[in-house]
Amino acid sequence: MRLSQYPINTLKETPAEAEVVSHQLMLRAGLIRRLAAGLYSWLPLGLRVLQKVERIIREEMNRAGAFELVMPVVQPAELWQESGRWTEYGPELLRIKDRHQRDFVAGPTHEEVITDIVRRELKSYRQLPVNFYQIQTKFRDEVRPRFGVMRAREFIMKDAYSFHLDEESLREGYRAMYDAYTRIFTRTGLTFRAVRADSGAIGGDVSQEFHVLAASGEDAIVFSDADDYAANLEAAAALPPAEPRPAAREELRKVPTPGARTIEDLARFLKVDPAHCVKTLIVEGTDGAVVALAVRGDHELNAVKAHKLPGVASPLQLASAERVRAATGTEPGYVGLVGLECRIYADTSALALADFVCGANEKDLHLTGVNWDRDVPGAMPADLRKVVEGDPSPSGRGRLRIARGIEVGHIFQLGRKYSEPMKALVLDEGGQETALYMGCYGIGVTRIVAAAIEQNHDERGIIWPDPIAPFQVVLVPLNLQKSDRVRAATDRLYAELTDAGIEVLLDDRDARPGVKFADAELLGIPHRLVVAERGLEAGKLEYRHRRDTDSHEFPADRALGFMRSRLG
RNA sequence: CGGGGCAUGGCGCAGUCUGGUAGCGCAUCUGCUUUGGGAGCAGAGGGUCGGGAGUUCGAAUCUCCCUGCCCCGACCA
Repeated sequence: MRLSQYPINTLKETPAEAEVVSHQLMLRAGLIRRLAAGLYSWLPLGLRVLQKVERIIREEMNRAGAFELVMPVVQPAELWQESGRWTEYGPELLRIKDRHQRDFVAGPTHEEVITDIVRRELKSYRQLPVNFYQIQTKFRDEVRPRFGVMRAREFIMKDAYSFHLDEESLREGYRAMYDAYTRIFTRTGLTFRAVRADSGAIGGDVSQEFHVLAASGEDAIVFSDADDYAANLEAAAALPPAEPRPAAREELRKVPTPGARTIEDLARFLKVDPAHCVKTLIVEGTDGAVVALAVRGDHELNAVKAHKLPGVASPLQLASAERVRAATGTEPGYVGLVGLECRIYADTSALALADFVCGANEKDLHLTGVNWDRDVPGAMPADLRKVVEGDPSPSGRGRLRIARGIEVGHIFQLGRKYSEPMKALVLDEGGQETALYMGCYGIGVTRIVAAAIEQNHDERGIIWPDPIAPFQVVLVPLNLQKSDRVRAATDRLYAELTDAGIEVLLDDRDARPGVKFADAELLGIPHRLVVAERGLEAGKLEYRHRRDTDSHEFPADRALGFMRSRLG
């Protein structure tokens, strides 16, 4: 491809709207342009990257035995009413009406449609198991689209759905997708990690996420330093402390703590360790009452764990100040456990404390020397907190480390969540109708491109991993317009590499060297060849990888072999 | 949804407080010079200042309404 003919505009300055590196570089390198909030056009150079990612996904999905199909973006509301998600899904579901005032949705995902296809097409257990996938545009009306294509409203997703006669077959199909995903992300050249996840809104039992590791990632993931345990922070279990709770030694004492509303204030004021305080959070319960959740002062509540407890409203909702006052007699900041009438869940780490500090349920007062059972009877133990760096791994080996990741894939065993309400049935060996077991498997195709940049860039621009680079080689002739020798060598080289099937971007613009180098680096083409008078005198060309700091010369007449060795 | 901010040529910005009919840098086009790290000079094109209503002799600038976009928050107890 000749750059002089290629429709691309690089920007020297970063557009003000872009906050994260990947978004900034995608705009500057001319990969995408914004149309409206969370809506992006992919320009030719960006599309090349996207298509490379898609190709890897297709090859591996096909290899895993899945069948590609395409379903409509616009889906009738009836299907969503049937599955129950018309009301469950909430405002992220874009609802639209056609000219006859009939309700439709812009598909955020396709469980309903595929289940409808399957219940019509599959009649017999002999047709199972089967896996269908598509690579297609999705629409989710995000509360707050941001970070460019990382969290866009419209995006491209690979979604796959497998159907099985029984749970064992589902587990096998799930395992096959796990392996396919591992191959896909390995082939993209990105550093990633598969982690256990909470299955969230889509439902179901078992699920794992694939994260591209990047310091700027939106999600926290935890893993053991001694084995392969890895989980989303939300899903990571906190083990109860190993040592038994010490015996109570202090008397319960009420101490004045004027103005100390937060654990930080309290710890400073009383000169105690936050880890020796217990904070009491009042949340809404399911039966109109409130529920108290107690965690150690230095720990944070894990909302995903909390909302699963019996009697706690889901989604988790903190009680309003008025509700707190009605339940405890005091205002937020001084809530404590002693004398509370409501149900109390206590995190296992908090339960291991003796003689701790908590609110007194009176303004400007806290209690010291508080002890479970003696002062606070009936607290139910629970895992309520977010794990922290250094916690023992739930796998029993090693300590937990925390890293940041960008979720690019998610696989679920859904079971019969959709097949039962939507009556996706087949006849089993005994001739009996039975509901299908289902798995679903997503990859954020557009997000992978952004994640690749978050993980691979420097101050000059993008550094594409070879497998997804828009071009493999950028050919930079210097003084092309003036030097016949440079022109002849460039034309020869370009033809030779291109004929060999190498994707070459030739910067044949009449621009100064600095401009060409700067653009080549911004675009992030992994391999750069420079053709210049200086080297040609000695029969040499100059090679430099995007990650290198120095160039090195090699004989011009061995260019093809040299490049082949570099490209692997 | 709650809070804050912004909207002026393709991009980045000034001008708004204190009303007088729009400017700078980058990018684009033409010419000459230049050519190993985002060149120089000379010239050119491109904006009804987000939309509407109002105040005024006169509005990018003041007032009101609307829209779009960006950021923060939704884990103080």
